[in-house]
Amino acid sequence: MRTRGEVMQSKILAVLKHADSALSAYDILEALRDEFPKIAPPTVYRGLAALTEQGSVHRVESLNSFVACTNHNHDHASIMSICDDCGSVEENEAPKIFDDLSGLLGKTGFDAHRHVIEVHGVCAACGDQDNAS
Amino acid sequence: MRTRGEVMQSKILAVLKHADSALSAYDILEALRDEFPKIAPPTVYRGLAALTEQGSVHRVESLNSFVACTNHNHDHASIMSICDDCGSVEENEAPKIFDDLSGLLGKTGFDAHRHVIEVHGVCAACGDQDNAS
DNA sequence: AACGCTTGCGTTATGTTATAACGAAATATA
DNA sequence: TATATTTCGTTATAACATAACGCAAGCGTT
Repeated sequence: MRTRGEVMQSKILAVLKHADSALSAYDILEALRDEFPKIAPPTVYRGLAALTEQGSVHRVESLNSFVACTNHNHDHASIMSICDDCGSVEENEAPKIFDDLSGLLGKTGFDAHRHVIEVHGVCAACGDQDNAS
Repeated sequence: MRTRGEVMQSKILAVLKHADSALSAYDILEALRDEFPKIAPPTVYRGLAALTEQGSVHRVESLNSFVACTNHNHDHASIMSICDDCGSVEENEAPKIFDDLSGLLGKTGFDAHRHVIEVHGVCAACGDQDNAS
C-alpha cells in the first residue's frame, strides 16, 4: 500500500502553499470540502501529521495552525516571524541561534530535541503602511 | 474597584506554584472545583489572562498550558525548556538570544514584539535515570 | 486465483481548549 | 440615593484535536 494517503497529503500541501497566512486544520478542511464533501477532521490531521513529519509543513504552535515550508532544505528547525497585523508567517534561517540555545540548555543538563521559536510582531510591509498613514 | 478578581487570581497562581508541570486551564478548573464548586472556564481564563499580563504566569504555547513564573523579575520573556518525559518546565534566562533574534529579524524589517522560545527535550533528571537503567 | 493477514484510511463520535455574550453585582460619581 | 461604569459569574457555543472502529487495499502463501 502506498499512494492512498498521498493524494490527500498533496491536496493539503497545495492548499497551504496557496495561502498567504497560516491555516488551521479546519480552514484546510473547509478548503477541501468542495472537492471532498464528506471530509472529516482526522483525515486532515493525519495528512498534516505526515507532512509535518517529512518537514514540508510546519506547525505554528502559538497559532494552533500550519504553514507550508518555504525552504528547500526541509531538514531543519526554523524561526517563524508572525505578523500580528496581516497574519503572514515567514520562515527564517539562523542555525547559530539553535546552537546557542542547545548549548545554553546543555549546561543545565537538558538534552534539546525540538526547538520552537516563534516571534510575533509587525512585518516590514505592515510597518511601512503604518508609517505612511 | 480593585480586589474583586484578585482572590481568584491568587488561588490560580497558588495552584500553578504547587504543580510540578504545566497545567491546562481545565486542570486548574478541576483543582479549584473543591473550593468553588460552580467555577466555569471563563473565570479561570480571565484569571490567567490577568496573571499572564502582569508576568507572574507564562503560557506554554506548545502545550496549550500554563506555568507560574519562577523568576523574581517578571518583566522579561524567557526560554522554556520542557521535558517530554516528566513534563517539567524550566524557565531559563538568556537576554542575548532575544537580542540576537530581534536583530536578525530587524534586518528583514520585522519589528519583534513577543518572543516564544520553547525547547522540548529531556531534562537532566530524566536523562540520568535513563543512563542508570 | 483464492484465501487470509496486515496495514492504514475514512468515518463516527467524543474529548479538550477557548471565548462570545449577557445579566447581575460591585464600585464610583454626583 | 440615583445613575453610570466596570468587572464578574454563568450559559452557551465555538474552535481545535483525537480515540476507536470497521472496511478496503495491498501482500504473501498456497
